[in-house]
Amino acid sequence: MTPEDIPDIVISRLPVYLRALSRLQTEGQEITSSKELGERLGISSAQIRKDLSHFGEFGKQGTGYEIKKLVDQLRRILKVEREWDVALVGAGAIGHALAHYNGFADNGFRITMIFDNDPAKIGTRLNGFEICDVARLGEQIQEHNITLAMVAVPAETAQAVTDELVKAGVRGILNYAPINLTVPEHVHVQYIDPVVHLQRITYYV
Amino acid sequence: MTPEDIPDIVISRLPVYLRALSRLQTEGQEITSSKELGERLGISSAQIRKDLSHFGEFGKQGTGYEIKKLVDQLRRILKVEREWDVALVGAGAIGHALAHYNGFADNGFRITMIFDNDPAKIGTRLNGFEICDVARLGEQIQEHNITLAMVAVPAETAQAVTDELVKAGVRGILNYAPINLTVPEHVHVQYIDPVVHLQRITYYV
DNA sequence: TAGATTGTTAATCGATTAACAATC
DNA sequence: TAGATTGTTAATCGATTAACAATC
Repeated sequence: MTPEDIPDIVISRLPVYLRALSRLQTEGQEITSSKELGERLGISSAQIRKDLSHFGEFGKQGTGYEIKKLVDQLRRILKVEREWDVALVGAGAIGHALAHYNGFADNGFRITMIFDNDPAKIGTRLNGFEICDVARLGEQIQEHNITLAMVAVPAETAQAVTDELVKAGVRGILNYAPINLTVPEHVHVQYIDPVVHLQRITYYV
Repeated sequence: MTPEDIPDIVISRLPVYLRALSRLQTEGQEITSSKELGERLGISSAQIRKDLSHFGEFGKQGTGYEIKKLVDQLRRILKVEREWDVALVGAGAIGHALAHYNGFADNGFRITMIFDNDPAKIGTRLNGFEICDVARLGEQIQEHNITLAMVAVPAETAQAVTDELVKAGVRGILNYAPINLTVPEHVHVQYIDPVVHLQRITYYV
């Protein structure tokens, strides 16, 4: 079963399963079932079993899943059993929050490079890392073989920054700018825009 | 066509259409087509037309859509033609970034209330608003009739904060804590967790 | 053995898309 | 009129779920 066979909607749920399982683990639980996990997440147990079945058999009839084992498997499937270096572009308020977010290190992501275009910020440090001139972005990213980046710049410059990142070899982008990015097929973009999420809420309120 | 008839997947795309149309507007364009919009967003033109058709007829054969008109309609559908007051719970790094984010005001969302549990922060100001004791959260939210909240507290306290918010009448929550929240049916939650998004990217990289 | 839960099948349900008449 | 694009229909495609044999 090659990656391209597995629906993206399935992939999108795996990190959510992983997060819930990790949480159960910190709560000291060792075994769970698709029923219990489904109830926690508001998802049917059948869907969880079906999703997991794309990748192998991880449970035991009558018992359920050993959480530690399933966590390890999901980490492997999502390729987060390793450490990922991430470049952060934009050292404004959002960049600042991202640079200080502990959740990254805990999950194998490490911001190792920060860029900005503000001369007042270039050369200063943010959470221990020196802020570099965005003009040297391509060169630096290539030199350190970075493949993941977070874009936290204004909408106006986000596409230009993205083009630079792609040219330098970045394969995955987490975009905080409120704009749709155009990228080649081999580059994967995820979007975080609180306004988009809030507008989806207000429809129902 | 009542709201509950319209698939949530359709609703989830409307804010993205709105964002792209607003952008076209700031670029000075007045007319667009489902083809053009679809190419910008990587979505088929048929899907855009189908999505919009749930709510009425907004285009003109042979011409396309008047952007200003379509923007107004989408704002009305999503209920963001009005101003929404939002409570922010948590004045850490993420709360700080949210409090300073200009994108909210530009789109009709106004953070009018900020809460934290840190005595060192309570009473100080963040972007002009006084940080209130989270112990008074329910009382304050009820008094000001707030229906939207952003949760930016650690995972450990997120569910307790949520329960308070719900009890006080909040109907929509944007959750930044890396945990699944349990809420009654009438409350709508959206999740923002950069780790979840990054893990979805690494699968493909 | 009795009870529980998996992995999988087949049926159901829902979303996307191709195609086109209508019409600007 | 010729060209373009909408809104909608029907077909296709894909995802979810109910059910159950297998089995711990």
